[in-house]
Amino acid sequence: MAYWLMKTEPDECSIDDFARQAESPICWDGVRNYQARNFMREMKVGDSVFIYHSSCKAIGIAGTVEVVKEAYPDPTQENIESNRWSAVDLIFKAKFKRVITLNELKSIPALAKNPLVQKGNRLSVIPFSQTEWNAVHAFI
DNA sequence: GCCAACGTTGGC
DNA sequence: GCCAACGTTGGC
Repeated sequence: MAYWLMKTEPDECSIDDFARQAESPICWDGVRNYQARNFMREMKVGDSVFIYHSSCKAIGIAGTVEVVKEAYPDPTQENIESNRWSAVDLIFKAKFKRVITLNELKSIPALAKNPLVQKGNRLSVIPFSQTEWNAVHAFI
């Protein structure tokens, strides 16, 4: 059982999109970064994932989803035979009453070393320790 | 819209 | 293997 955070632009795929179809999983594809891809390949069914909204009005963690299908060839890649890129399937778990903002996340001591709050970091799939996960939940 | 920071590409 | 040029990310 592991914990993760995944960034998304809510225009593309938001926590509301997950909530709208809470019974059916969403294919998380289109990741084109090796470090992020490698983390996706480590994901196991049942892992918990924060959904982080970036490049929008309310930047921050908006809710949680869960891994329901482990890494498989990303259907959106050019040459699917190469299996260069991976996708996972995720299903809705919870939408927070309000977004936990980036400023709030920066104020959480347990997150000080997390790439999410470090300047210039562009990693879109980030592993969370249980301590970090719990520290975020304590904010809700 | 701006721009700093970062990752990738490709010539050498 | 180096590194300049380029494209993208993402906060502001």
